[in-house]
Amino acid sequence: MILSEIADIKQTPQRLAIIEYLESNKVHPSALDVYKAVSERFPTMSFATVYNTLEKLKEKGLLIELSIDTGKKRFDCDTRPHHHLICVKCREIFDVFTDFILELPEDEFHGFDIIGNHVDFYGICKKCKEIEGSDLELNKD
Amino acid sequence: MILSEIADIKQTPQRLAIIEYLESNKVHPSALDVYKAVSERFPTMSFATVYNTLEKLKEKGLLIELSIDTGKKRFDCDTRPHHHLICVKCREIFDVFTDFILELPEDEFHGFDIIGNHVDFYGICKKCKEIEGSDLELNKD
DNA sequence: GAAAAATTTGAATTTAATATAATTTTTAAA
DNA sequence: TTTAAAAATTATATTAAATTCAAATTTTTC
Ligand SMILES: [Mn+2]
Ligand SMILES: [Mn+2]
Ligand SMILES: [Zn+2]
Ligand SMILES: [Zn+2]
Repeated sequence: MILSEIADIKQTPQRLAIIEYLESNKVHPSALDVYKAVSERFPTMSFATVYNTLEKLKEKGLLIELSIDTGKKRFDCDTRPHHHLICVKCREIFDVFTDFILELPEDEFHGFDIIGNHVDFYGICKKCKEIEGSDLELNKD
Repeated sequence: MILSEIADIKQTPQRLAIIEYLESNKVHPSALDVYKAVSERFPTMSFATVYNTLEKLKEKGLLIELSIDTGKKRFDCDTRPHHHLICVKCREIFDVFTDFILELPEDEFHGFDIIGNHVDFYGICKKCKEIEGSDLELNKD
């Protein structure tokens, strides 16, 4: 997100803090994650401001709402077209920038006008593999 | 879902009604959709039973929980590997059985053990296109 | 047929998201 | 600079989906 893109949004300290947090991490945070992180440096921050800001950024096309998690929305401030790699254990989300050719055959169109696609890869992340490994060690006896 | 697969689940009337509803439609219903449909024929049905049953079927691998919609879970009783085509207007979900080769290059693995993938195609369905069309007609004057 | 186990039910609780209204801050006009 | 209007923030209230709970009911086992 570059400043020129948010030129038409009023740049309040709260909003800048939220944007800065979104920019500075790649974890695809939930609204609660954003609130927690930002309210540390900004104790008066309200949850409503987080939602308002996320909504405004979404409207402007500067933020993407992910439906990867059931139960809560997660946000991605990288608006370039890309896919995701999701850990089925801890739900960490990594970016995948490989471009795949996904031609849907005519007979699968169901009468739709197709406008895009998104691939979710599923797996177990490095951290969770290590935890699993040490669990096995512990359970051996 | 075939009976032999639910042999180890106690087949109560409520559960059979829920399973029958899931089988008989392809709309990828939400828990509320299931509750509404089944409680018509089964007025004493409790919401908790719907959730309990969906959870049990999920555990047995007979039902897949979709995170396609932010805000609520949707369920798919077709457990064959397949992808989805989603209308961005009305959120109707259609099945896509084309098999895509999605080889993730080594440098995008992020240390993961990859176990699968899923493609969401986005578009506008026939119904919504028609509604849009008639909206345009109305707005012409 | 009685005891144990499993399921259903309605109500209560939790969590995420949204809406509201009063206050504060920012912007723009006079 | 003062003042009025507009916009944003805040705390609180409300809503919606999901989950938990304990009592009542049904099913299974002995
Ligand atoms: Mn991303
Ligand atoms: Mn499906
Ligand atoms: Zn993980
Ligand atoms: Zn549609």
